Amino acid sequence: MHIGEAAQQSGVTAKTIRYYESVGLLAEAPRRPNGYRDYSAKDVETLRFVNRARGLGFSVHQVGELLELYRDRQRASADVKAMAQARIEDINRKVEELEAMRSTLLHLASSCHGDSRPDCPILADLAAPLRSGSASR
Amino acid sequence: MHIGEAAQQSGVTAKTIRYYESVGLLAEAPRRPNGYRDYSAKDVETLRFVNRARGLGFSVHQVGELLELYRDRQRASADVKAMAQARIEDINRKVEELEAMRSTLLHLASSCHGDSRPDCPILADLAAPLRSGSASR
DNA sequence: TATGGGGCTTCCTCTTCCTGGAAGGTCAAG
DNA sequence: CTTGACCTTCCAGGAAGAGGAAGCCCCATA
Repeated sequence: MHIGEAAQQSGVTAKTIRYYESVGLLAEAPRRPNGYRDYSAKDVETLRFVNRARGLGFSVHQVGELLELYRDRQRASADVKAMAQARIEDINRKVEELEAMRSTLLHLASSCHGDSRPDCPILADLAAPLRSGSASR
Repeated sequence: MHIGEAAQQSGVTAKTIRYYESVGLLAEAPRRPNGYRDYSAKDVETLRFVNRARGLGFSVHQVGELLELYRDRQRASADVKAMAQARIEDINRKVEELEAMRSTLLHLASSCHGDSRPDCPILADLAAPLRSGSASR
């Protein structure tokens, strides 16, 4: 099938499929006599795999590793599980970071009356010189 | 003072200070006769402001807006509060997204025995054709 | 047969936010 | 005089594509 159909069936845009190929995540697709890339149902399956893994936040590089494990009939499931768990830890760290930001922002926003007066503790805090209890991270 | 000292006092690297200047976030610094940039205590204060705002996750562009508000003695505090709240909503969306990923990953990881056997539901799920209840997002 | 509309190809630029490095000027100390 | 530490500019890269231009290819229709 053409790249457009593979895109539609996998949920990965044609543009992105070419990009994945260009960076080596996907093998070069075989070409029809007219130069068009030709995809099989198996390729669509791979694309879907990639799309799901990306959706879970794995980097393109990590997806490459997952694909390798996927194709390796001898792999140990522990390897895959380790990747999933590492990803979970990443997420945990990111969530914590975001929650720290949010908590600071909530605190600042609540202390700002938010009307037409120029007086604003949010700006005052951002501008404050080094000081404990401020909004730095 | 030289850029290095400004960097040290503000927590923004010299490299990054030059970058901020190059993209217009900061005004061009005045130069000494030898061509070196010259910074004042006021500039350091601005750099610290920028650094804190970036630490709260505001984009460079948004920090520019915050700086404008900061310098505008006539600003309405409501404008600043609105930016803080918009940022909070951004964070909320991101956290939700991350938590959805995490929940899927936790589910997958727990269903994988994680030993030396090749059998792995994580890969199986990623590879699965279109199906409800899978790990797509 | 000419034409039109998609779809395909490659290549280049833009985005965000820096970081690293190369080549070269400056300054203070030993 | 020579280090070595700073400073300068400029260029490249990285993550993960999106957007768009220029140019084929294929099919259908008037």
